Amino acid sequence: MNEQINNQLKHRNIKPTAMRQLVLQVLTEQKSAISLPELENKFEKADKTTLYRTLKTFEENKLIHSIDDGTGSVKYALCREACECHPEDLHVHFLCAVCGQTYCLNDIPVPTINLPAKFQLESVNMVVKGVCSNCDK
Amino acid sequence: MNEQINNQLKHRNIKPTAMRQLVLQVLTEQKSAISLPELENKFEKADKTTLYRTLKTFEENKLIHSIDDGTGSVKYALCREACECHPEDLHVHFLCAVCGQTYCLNDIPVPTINLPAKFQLESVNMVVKGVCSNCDK
DNA sequence: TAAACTCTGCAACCCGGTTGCATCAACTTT
DNA sequence: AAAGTTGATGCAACCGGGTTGCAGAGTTTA
Ligand SMILES: [Mn+2]
Ligand SMILES: [Mn+2]
Ligand SMILES: [Zn+2]
Ligand SMILES: [Zn+2]
Repeated sequence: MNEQINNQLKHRNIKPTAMRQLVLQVLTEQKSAISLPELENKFEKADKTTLYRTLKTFEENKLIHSIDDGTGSVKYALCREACECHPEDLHVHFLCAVCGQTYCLNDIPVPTINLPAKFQLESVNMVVKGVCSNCDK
Repeated sequence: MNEQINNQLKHRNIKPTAMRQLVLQVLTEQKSAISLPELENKFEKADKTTLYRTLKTFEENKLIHSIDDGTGSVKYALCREACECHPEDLHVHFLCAVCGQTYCLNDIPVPTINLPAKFQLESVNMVVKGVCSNCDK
């Protein structure tokens, strides 16, 4: 049993069930964000609902964050260790129009916006669409 | 028959059918973006498919643009007259977490992003979520 | 051990979006 | 004017991601 995985769960106050360990393992191996249907396909035999609720739990506890890239299915990616999903933690995401992969651009924070008067900001979703470096060659 | 409406359609090379005139009329009256299900409710008796295809036609011809604000239904709003939906025409959108309305912040262009090497930009979707000035009072 | 709570799996459902197809209206050609 | 062509409309059915209700299995607590 991977101790690292359990520590991550513990760090976010998530009980380390077998299912959750497996899901976190898959998420850790991803280079790009993954959707619920894609996650389903990673397992021989796993129930959609359980995976769904596992992702919800992970998200609520800020182990992962969700990304709506406009493709019709929400994708998920690991948060950084210190992430609290506050506005200052937010980064830009990139959707490749060729391969369909969605990447966290962790090094690119979401730019600050000057909203009109009396508009309060809670969060920002910024998705850049284009061609990724893999597909550009 | 509103001449203004017909001119707008003509300007975008869209044949001015009765249905299209009505839909454009509704879109013109909106202060915030509207979804297909919402548009359906604006009519006593109208077919979802026709409205769907009308919106698609409008979007293809850049009379309107679509906004995925993450609420699960895509919303639509009129483009400005000179808009060609190029990256330089893009603006920020605002989703109010209280009333659910989505507004075009036409005066706030989407900030420029410095992408990693070999990433090509095509378009950007930037949605700010928070509380709008109506709900803030 | 018994009770309380949590997690899991199955089925069914919801809803926005989309497609296929037949019909209808407008416009062209003869 | 009649026939042919094109595009718009309306209806039904479907698709897929997401979500809920509920029962049973597993785990924790007293
Ligand atoms: Mn991310
Ligand atoms: Mn807009
Ligand atoms: Zn790519
Ligand atoms: Zn509001």
